Amino acid sequence: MARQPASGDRPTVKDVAASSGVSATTVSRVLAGNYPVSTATRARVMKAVRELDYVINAQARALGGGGTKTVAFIVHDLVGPSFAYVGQGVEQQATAEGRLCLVCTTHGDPERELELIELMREQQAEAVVLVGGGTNSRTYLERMTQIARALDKSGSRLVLCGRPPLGPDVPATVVEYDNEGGAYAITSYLISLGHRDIVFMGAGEPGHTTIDGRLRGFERAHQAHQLSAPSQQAVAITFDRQSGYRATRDLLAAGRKFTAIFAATDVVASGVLVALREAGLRVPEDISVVGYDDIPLATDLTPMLTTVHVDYEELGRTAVRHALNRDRHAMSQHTVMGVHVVIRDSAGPLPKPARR
Amino acid sequence: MARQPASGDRPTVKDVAASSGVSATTVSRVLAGNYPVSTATRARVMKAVRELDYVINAQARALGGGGTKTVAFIVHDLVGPSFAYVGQGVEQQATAEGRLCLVCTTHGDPERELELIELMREQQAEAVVLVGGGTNSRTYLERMTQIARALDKSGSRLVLCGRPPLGPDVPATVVEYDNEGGAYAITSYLISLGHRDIVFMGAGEPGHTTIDGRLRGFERAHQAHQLSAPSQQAVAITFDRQSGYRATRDLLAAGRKFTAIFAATDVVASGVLVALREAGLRVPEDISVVGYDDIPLATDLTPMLTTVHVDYEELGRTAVRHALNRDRHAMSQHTVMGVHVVIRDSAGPLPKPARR
DNA sequence: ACCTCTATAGTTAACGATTTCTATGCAAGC
DNA sequence: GCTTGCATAGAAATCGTTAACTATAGAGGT
Repeated sequence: MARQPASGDRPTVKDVAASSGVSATTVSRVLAGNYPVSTATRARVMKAVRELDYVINAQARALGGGGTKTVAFIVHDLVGPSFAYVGQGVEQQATAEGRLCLVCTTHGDPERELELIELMREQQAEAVVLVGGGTNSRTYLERMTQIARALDKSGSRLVLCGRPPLGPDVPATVVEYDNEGGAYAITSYLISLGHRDIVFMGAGEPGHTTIDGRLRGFERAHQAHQLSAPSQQAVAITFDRQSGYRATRDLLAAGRKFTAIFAATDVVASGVLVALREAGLRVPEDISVVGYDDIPLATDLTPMLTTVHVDYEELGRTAVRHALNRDRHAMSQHTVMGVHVVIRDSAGPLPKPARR
Repeated sequence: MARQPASGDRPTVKDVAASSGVSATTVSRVLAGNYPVSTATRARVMKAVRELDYVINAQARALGGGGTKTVAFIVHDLVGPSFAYVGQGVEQQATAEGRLCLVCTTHGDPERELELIELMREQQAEAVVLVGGGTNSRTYLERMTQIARALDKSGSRLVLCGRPPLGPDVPATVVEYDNEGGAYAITSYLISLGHRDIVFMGAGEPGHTTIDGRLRGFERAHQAHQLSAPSQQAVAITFDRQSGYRATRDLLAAGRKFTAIFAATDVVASGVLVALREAGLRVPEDISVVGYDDIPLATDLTPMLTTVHVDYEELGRTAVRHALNRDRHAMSQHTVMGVHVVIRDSAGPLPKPARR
C-alpha cells in the first residue's frame, strides 16, 4: 500500500516511489531525465508527483549530487542607485545560468563583510560577488587574497565588482569599469567648451579606488591639454547630496574662481545644483556641472545632467558570467568595461564675461 | 592518525574529529555549544577547526537538524525605487532574525512568478515574500490561495506585501499600507489650499489594487468636502516618467481646466513637472503638483515634491517579522501601515486669477 | 541453442551534519 | 560499600537525494 506521508510533512521521493510502485531511484531518474525509463513507468511516477504535490528538497539534492546552484551578492546596501543596478545584473545572469541569488548587505561594515563571506562559504555559494569600492590598503589586499584562496579551496569563486584586482596569482574574478577613462573624457569635454577653472568635487578620501581613478582621469585630461592640474578640489567627505550641497556653498562663500564643477558622482551633482540655484547662478549659463554614473536621477534633475554613463547592470551580468564560465584552473581574471560621456543640458560653453 | 582531507575537498566534521582525536558527535557539540564538553576537548576541537579552516556545510545541517534559515524575496525588479526599499527592509529583518535572503525578479511575468514560488518551495524558504501590486482578478486570488496552502503545507509562509489579503481562512501574512488614507489626506490638503479642479493622473488600470486605493481616497476626499468627484482623470497607462509627461502634454493641448495634478506616483509626477515646465507653467504658482510614495527622487525634483510618505523599508521589515514570529496555527494575518503627507514646495494656494 | 548487448529497474552506499540512545568514570548520599 | 546521578563521550540511526553497482529480461547475432 502507498505510504501515507504524515500531515505537515512534505512528501519525499520515497512517498512518490511507494505511491507509484517503483523504487526511489526510478523516481529520481524520471525527475532528472538522465536515464532511460519506460513510458508507462514515467507516466505513473509523474501522476504520483502531481497527486502528492511533490517538490524536490534542494538541500538534499545539493548534498547528494551536484552542488547548490547559488550565487551570493554582497553589497553595501540595496538602495544605492548604482548598487541596485549591479544587483539587477547579477540576479539576471544568475537566473540565466540557472542559479539562485543570495543577497546580503554590509552597510559599510568590514567586519560584517567578513562574516557574510564566511556564511557564504557555509552555503557553498558557487560565486561570491563583492560590490562597491574597497580601499587600496595593504591589510585590505591581504585579507581579500586570503579570502579568495579560502573560497577557491571550497570550490567557490571570489568576484570583485568595481574593485581593484588582487594580483595574477590570486584566484579571483575582477570586473571593473574605466573610471579614469570616463573622467578623462568628460573633463576633456569641459575643456573643449572653453572651461579652464574646473573644480573636482569629491577628493578627500584617498585610497578609495573608484574616486581615485576618476581624479586621475581629471588630472590627466588637464595635462593632455597643457593645463596645470588644478589643485583646487573641493572636499566632499561623504558622497551624498548634502555634502555636495555644502561643499558648493562653502566654495561660493570662499569666493573661489571657477566656471565648471565636475562632481564625482551624480548624487553629489544633485546637491551641487541645488546650492548653485540657491545662489542665483544659472546652469549651464553661469556655471557648468557634470556628474558621473548616469543613474536615472540624472534625467530628472533640472537641467538634465551631462555625465558619464556606466552600464552597471552589464557589470553585474559580466561578473557572474565570468565567474561561472571560467576555465578550470584559470587563476586571475580581469575585465575592464568601457564607459561613455552622455551630453545633456548641464554643461555649456564658457560664459563670455567671466562672471565670477 | 589524522585523516588527510583530499585536496580541493573541504574538511568535514569527520576530518576535524580525526584531527583532534574525538568523535564527530563531539565536534558537532562543540560547534553547537548545546551540550557539555570538557574544556580541554573543546580547546582541541577548536584548534583543529582553525587549522583545517573548517566551515560547516549549511546544506547538510539543514537536512539533518533545523531547517534552512532562509527567506525568499520575489519582486518585479530590483531597481524600482520603492521595491529597492522594501528589499532593503526584508534583508534587514531577515538578517536581524538570523536568516539569509534569497532574491528573485519576475519582470512582471506571472508565469515566472509561479516558477519562482515553486523554486522557493524546493529551497524550503521559511517565508516567501511577494512584493508589488497584484490585480484583484478572480483567477489571481484563486491561484494565490492555492499557493498559500501549498507553502503552508511545506512549513513555509506566503507573505504579501502591498497586495490585497486573500481571505480569513487562507494561511498567509499580508502587510499593506494605507493607499486610500494617504490619497484622502493629500487630496484634502489640495482642497484646503483652494483647489477645486484637480486631475488624478493614473487611472486606466482597473484592478490594480494600489492605484485603485489611491483613486478611492481621491474621490472620498471630494465627497467629504461636498465636491463632485471629478471624472476628469488623465490616463497614464504605464506608470513611468514618459507616460506622465505625455499625459500632461495631452491635457494641456486639450485645453482642460485644472489647477492641480495629483500624480499617482512620484515617478509620474517627475514627468508631469517636465511637461509643465516646457509649457511655460510655473509650479506651484500656476499649477500645483503632488505625488505619492516619497522616494528619494522627490527631494531632487525642482520644485521639491509634496507627496505622501510610505515607509517601504518598514513595510519589508514588518512583513518578515510577522511571517517569522507568528503564532503557530495563526491563519490569516493582516496589517495596514500608516502613511503621512510630506509638505514640500510643489503645491501652493490657488492662483488668484484663474490662469487657464 | 548459446552468447552478448541494451533497456529497464532495484540495492546499497555515499553526502555531512544532528540526534537519539548507550556507555563510562567519578563524586555524592545512604 | 553500594546505589544514584551527573558530566562527558561515542555509536548508530536519520534527514532526502543521487550515483555506483547489480540484476533481469528480451532482442539480435552466430
